[in-house]
Amino acid sequence: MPEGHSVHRIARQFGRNFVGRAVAASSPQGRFAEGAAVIDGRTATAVRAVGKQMFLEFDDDLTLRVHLGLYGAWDFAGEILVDPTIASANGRMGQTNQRGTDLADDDPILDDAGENSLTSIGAPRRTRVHVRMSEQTTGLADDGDVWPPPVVGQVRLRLLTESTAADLRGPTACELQTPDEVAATIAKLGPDPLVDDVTEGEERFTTVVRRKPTSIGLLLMDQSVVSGIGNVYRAELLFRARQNPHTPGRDVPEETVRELWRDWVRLLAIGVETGQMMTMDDLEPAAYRRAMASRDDRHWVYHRAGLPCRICGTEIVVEEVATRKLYWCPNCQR
DNA sequence: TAATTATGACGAC
DNA sequence: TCGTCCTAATTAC
Repeated sequence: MPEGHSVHRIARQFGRNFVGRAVAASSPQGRFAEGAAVIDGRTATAVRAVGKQMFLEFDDDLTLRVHLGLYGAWDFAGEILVDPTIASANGRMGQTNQRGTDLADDDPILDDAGENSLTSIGAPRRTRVHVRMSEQTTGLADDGDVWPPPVVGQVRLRLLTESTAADLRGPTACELQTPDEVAATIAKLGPDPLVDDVTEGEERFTTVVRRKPTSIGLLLMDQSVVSGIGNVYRAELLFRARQNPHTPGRDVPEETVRELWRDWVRLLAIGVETGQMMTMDDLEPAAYRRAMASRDDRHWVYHRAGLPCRICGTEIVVEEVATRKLYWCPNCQR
């Protein structure tokens, strides 16, 4: 899934293309038919992301809560106004471009073939994103231009404005909430650097971590401790801090705990801006370009089991911890 | 064509 | 700790 940065990017896309507009909603797959019927015809009024969850608000205090889980995704199609705070418009928001190796492009791949963007001063950039043709299509040349675009696969929820489509598939959570329920959901979450004051966030995070016997590796993945970190950022943050993942939270030096939070603040901002999980930003420029050029070469430790540590050459190890893969360098991270 | 994999989280024991 | 849920792409056979 999309770790926190992608969810913030998706929320910004909704802010730019759906908030303030009437929305038609449907559940092509049928599994959210009731909810879609309730949303249908309402105007989107606001959107926010907290950690890995997005809250899209409609008229009359109706909120759609979406959590993409491990492989959920939003597909945008049609005319898309690009949020100026993110790097580019993308057809696919949320799910990675899975290539089976190292997955640095968590964000969405823009369909270059269908893109037709223009930029003018002071005006929003408009990008036309064509829907991929389904494999069953007959090959008619204009299939990609029909509106609304044909449904492909298991679409739990389709949201449509006059000109923009957003298809949701594979979410772990997709439900309607009242304001109280939204508040309760958010109250359970740890600080998110893009929602909470970063100084307060640092205090909350540090206080909680320094009280727990749980390993720091597990604590970073615990959304009630800190919001938005997933398996990739967890591994990379710990490496960057040269911190052993198995150390109990309360035994991690306070300065290291604070460093982890500040580094998350930094990486999240970069991730939201670029749409990529850039965790080697501190590399020298030449080496950095080389690393980014290769799909398999973009992280310090994530997905690098058996490969030599970039710093010391020791083999990166992978362990199964709480059903998730934990990658780390046993030499650098003592 | 089937098995495997994935950036997640929950509930039951 | 285990099973469960959600989907699609890639890899193995």
